[in-house]
Amino acid sequence: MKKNTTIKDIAKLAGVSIGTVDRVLHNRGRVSKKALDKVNQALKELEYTPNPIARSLRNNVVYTIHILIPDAKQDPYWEPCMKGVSELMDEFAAFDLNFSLHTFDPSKPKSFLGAGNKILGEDPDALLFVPLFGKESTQLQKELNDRNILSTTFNSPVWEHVHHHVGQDLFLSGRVGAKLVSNLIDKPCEIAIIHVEEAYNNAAHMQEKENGFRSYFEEQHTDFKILTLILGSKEIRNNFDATVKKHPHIEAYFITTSRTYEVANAIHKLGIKKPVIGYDLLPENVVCLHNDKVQFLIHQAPRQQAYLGLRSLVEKLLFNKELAKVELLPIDIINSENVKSYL
Amino acid sequence: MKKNTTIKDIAKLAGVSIGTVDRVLHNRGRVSKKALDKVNQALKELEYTPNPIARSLRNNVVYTIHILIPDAKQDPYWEPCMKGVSELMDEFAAFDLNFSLHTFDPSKPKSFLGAGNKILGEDPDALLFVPLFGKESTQLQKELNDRNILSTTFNSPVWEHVHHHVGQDLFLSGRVGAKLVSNLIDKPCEIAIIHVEEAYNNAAHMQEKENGFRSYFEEQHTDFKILTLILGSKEIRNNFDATVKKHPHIEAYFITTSRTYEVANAIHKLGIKKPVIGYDLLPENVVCLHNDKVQFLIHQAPRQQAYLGLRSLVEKLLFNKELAKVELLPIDIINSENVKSYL
DNA sequence: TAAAATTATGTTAACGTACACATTTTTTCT
DNA sequence: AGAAAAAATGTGTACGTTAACATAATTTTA
Repeated sequence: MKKNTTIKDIAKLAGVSIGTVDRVLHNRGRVSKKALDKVNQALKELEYTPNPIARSLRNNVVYTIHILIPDAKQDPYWEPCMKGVSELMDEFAAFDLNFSLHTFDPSKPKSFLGAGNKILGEDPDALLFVPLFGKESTQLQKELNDRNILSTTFNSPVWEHVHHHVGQDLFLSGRVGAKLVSNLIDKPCEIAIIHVEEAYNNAAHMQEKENGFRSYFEEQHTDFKILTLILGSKEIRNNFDATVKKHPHIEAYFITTSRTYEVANAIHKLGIKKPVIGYDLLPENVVCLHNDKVQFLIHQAPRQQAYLGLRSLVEKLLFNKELAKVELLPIDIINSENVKSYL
Repeated sequence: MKKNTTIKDIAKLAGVSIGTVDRVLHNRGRVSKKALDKVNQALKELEYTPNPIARSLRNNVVYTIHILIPDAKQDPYWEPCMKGVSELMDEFAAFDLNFSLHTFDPSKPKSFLGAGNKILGEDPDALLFVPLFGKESTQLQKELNDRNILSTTFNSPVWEHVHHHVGQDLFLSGRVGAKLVSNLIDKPCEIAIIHVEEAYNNAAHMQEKENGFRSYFEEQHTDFKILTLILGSKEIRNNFDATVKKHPHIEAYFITTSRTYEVANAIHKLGIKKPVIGYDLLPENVVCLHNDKVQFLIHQAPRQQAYLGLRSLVEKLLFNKELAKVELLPIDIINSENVKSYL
């Protein structure tokens, strides 16, 4: 029933003007010690919290927020990110926000750096980006930090200079995959981790997953043999029987990227029926789930990552909400049944 | 860079005063046809959207929001809901919102109805509640609708009179359980669905899950035998061997409630090692996950359900955000590894 | 046709915050 | 002491929306 206290209430209780209260609140000086004490006392007594709505109306500024993500045309994994971004834009359409969307070629670090520099040139208030390339991303992040530009990264692993990051624990993600595999096989046996090599290599990403995967089986103290294979897309499509011949005892496959369907289809074509576990809800992967060519997918929630990252930035700018350094999303396990509830 | 257009801009372009523009916007009459046309023209031309911040500052009202959920002391399942509720309260602490939390005894419909009536007597702006009891909930919901009180239900199944609901597709949830079971057994075999009978019986809940579960296996066209057992907590703890003796060929257990750990512990005590799949991340269940007494849990996300339900209400009141009739949350599959990322 | 009634339109104050500016009080210096 | 400088405090306005109120224009009525 009671309205929150305002700076007016504070002023009255402290016996000063709202101007003085305001100076205390933003400690911009020009306040006598006596007044300061009285105001602080009143502030404590009435448990004042500023009204974020009034504040943001007053501070009415047009913020410019840039978004830098890989081009979905070159890797459909990024499509949901676009969706997450536009979802957020719609949600905040009524605010004075200026969004500017940039994409880069995920196979070309230079493309990333070029877009990054262009954005810096436009004096942004905030930037959401995917730090796909270690060196270039560090460089960009440093510059952002130096120039005090708000930033959030997502999807790729966190590193030291990061200001705010939304993502998943990839090591744990690998362990989740391992546990799922262990549910589907008779132990001990031979298991393959397949890194699908792309035009670009998100090596840290894959490596973390592999480490997690291996750590799980090491803890089991049973005699598993875990192979790591690095294969190109073409190799998988046209020449997978060579791999199978070379390693005839593989009992399960763990694919560390969204290219899961390529492996699943390749082994299916060879008439092999072994568990396949992989990543991401690409339409091709979902089809494999329904065909039982893939038993489980691990969902990296790219839409949510982009949405939440952007949302954090917006709420920081508009309402001065605090940013946690790292926001870790849950690691979702998907099968043919619950997939529907995630789309 | 450009600020959103304001009602002032519209007024200038239309050659009228802001008062007239406002009257047009809220069509409260007293506007000549000529002025109306000019304003509508300007409105379209400048793509006006009202500034929600200014609006809610102006409309500055203290809203009273009530929350009615089962007492967590009597069923720990509801603990996360409390957490979700207080999380939201913190988040919106700076707004003029008055939250009022009520609990009821989940074994006593009268307790629900009593609390409901008390809330109605306090003339609330909105109510979030768990419609645990069909008849009583319908009655409450009708009254809310008649009196035009904003309301959201969560957790229990949706029914016709509902205004806004947050929950999961329980039929699908049963299917998810079935699929997980099918990954862990050699078919065909005998499977038990166990409904743990409580002081109260959320029958519709359990039945939906059972239906989903059975529908999956029916589609498989293989000879599964699916038993349905309704057992009391005490029966499970002290007398489970009788059940096992009666049904010696059960190869997997699907438990439809958060009491999963009771069954898991009971069969473990009897030295049986068969797959157990159940519901909810109660600490006892999580322990079972780590002990491998339970292979998978299905997460009903009570914290998120409460949080999202309440958030929808708050955003409707404060910012006039639209409410979808039903919000279905994803059905999360939990194993010993990813559980950490959900807590 | 002039007064009264009706309808259309404009003006202004408020929501709570923030800050520029004006005013008052205190301190410093000659 | 008295002027000047510095410090402290108060006042007013704007952010965009809303609605009560005031005023102006038009229509109705006697």
